[in-house]
Amino acid sequence: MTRQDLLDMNLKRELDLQIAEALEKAGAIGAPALIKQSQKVKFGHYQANGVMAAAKKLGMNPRELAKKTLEELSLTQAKEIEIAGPGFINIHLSNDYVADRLSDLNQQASFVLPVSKANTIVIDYSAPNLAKEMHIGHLRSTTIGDAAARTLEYLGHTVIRANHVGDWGAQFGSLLAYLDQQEKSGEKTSTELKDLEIFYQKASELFKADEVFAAKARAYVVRLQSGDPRCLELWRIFITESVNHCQAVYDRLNITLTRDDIKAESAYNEDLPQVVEDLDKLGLLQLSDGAKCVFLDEFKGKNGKTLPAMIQKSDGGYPYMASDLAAIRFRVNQLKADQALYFVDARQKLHLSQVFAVAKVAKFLDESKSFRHLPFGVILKDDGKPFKTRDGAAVKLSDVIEEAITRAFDLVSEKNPELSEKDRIRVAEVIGVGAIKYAELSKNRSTDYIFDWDTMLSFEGNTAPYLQYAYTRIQSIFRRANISPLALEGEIILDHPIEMQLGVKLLQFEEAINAMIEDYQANILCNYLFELAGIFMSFYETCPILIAEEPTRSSRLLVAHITAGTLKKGLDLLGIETVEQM
RNA sequence: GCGCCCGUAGCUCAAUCGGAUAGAGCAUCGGCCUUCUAAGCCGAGGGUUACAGGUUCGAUUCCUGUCGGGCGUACCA
Repeated sequence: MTRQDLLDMNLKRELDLQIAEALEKAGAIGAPALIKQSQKVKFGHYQANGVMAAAKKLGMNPRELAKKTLEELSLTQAKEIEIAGPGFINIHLSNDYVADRLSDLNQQASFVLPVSKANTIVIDYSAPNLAKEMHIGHLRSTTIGDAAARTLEYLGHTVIRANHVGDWGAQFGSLLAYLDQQEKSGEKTSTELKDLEIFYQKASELFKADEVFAAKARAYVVRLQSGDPRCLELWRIFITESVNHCQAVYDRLNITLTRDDIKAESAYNEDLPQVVEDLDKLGLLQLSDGAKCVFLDEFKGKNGKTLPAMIQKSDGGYPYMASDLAAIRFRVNQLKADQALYFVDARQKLHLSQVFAVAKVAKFLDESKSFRHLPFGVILKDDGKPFKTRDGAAVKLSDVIEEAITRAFDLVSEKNPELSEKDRIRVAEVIGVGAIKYAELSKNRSTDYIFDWDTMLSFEGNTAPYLQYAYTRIQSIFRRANISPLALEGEIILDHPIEMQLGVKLLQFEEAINAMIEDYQANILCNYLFELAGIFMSFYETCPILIAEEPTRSSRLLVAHITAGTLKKGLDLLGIETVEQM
């Protein structure tokens, strides 16, 4: 393998290829090397776990196969390779090799190599309901989806952000019916969102409790859908007001969504009859209690009953199944999407699997497209009970942001009073917002989580401020020494065990990004950055930089510089900013 | 009823799709600021991975069952 070949891969891939080749020469045809980063220092930097399974298949002693494999292997990267336990191959990288790779990394324009073929990827995320203010529950989809968008773009894909906001349907029927009722009783109405929020709650209660009101609300949906001018006028006022509110939240949170990314549910209204007609032409529709449904065998339960996918209601209205199908067509045909990622609440799992299944049967989607639901858990209260979004107990997102920034401001004022007020305000925004987003991103996406002010707004331990702090410490070194990182010269030397550990970790950035992208688990990238920052903190304590002799001094400055760049880029992929001082 | 998800330290969470002695943070306890920012570092205690079986060299991970929790289950989205 040439040097360039190695540079085109990350450590894991290059080891994987070489060991798989050696395994093959040793007689295990087609056996995977199963390279993993070792969990413990004594097991080396990487380990190959594939020998045991391969030996089993061949009826060989695994340690014997490991030995034969090593005889076929010459790794220039390693200073030591050993066979351990039942047949693990442990690889200890050589300090010089890691130092060389690190120098190369420092010369590169990017921390990752662009993908060989760029895909067009639609990312469906955030999607708030415009009838309400954004609440804490929107944080998940919004932050995780945004991190995915940033990361895929960084890797070279074409990303299309799709904010499928809810601006249509029965909820607006309730709202309009309530408003109308109020107007008739002579109360004056307001279109401020804060008031709309209250309207919505009241309307929602009435809808559940009062059959007459519910019927009226449904009638308003029909009026709205049929283009009644008065209804449309009221509706437009709501939407404009609500979109402004959402955009303000996005801007505050450093979310890359803009108004241009909104493709609302109502935007598909005109396509809906066509969707129904096309499904009908394919003979997929059945009339069931007056509603037009698709029945697919894969949704048949043990009781033999098949779950319907309703495309058109008995009153002629369209449920969200219809607009979701229209959205798929739009994404495939107009946007030319190769993939679509839906960052949507786990409770929508059944719904989305029906949508995808119907789309496939109807050939809206073919096998070459990958449309995936990336579900996430719901928020619970500290007693483990679910946070209901319509009982008035939802925590407003804008309140959380406000609280985080206030707390961060108090803290930065206490820790670093010599900063100007202007700087402290800026720092507080970056830290406060970073803390909130990191609290979301650092948890496993798919499980439920408990909302707790103190945990979410914590600035200690495994939090964004810890990472931001590591970054400022590095910047502070360069400031103090009055050196530009670009002016750094000399070799990288990784003599100290911590320096070596840091060096290897830095080379694994791309591996962390790839692992994250596999299943869009941002917590994998968070963990990586936290470990990187942790190793850097140890390095900072044990390896003095500015008072070190040359060439150690320059080497350590270089390592610190690469660390800063990695932290900054990693946080950037998560949508979290950095500051120079804090 | 049926379907899906979950159960790991006191609390909040990890564990790189089956790997080695299950790791962090918070909280608790003990050290470290006349040296580059103490939002930090070093160390200690804390576990029958809900329970019972099974599969195999190896199980938190896969299978079966039990218990416990959550969500979904056609005219809300």
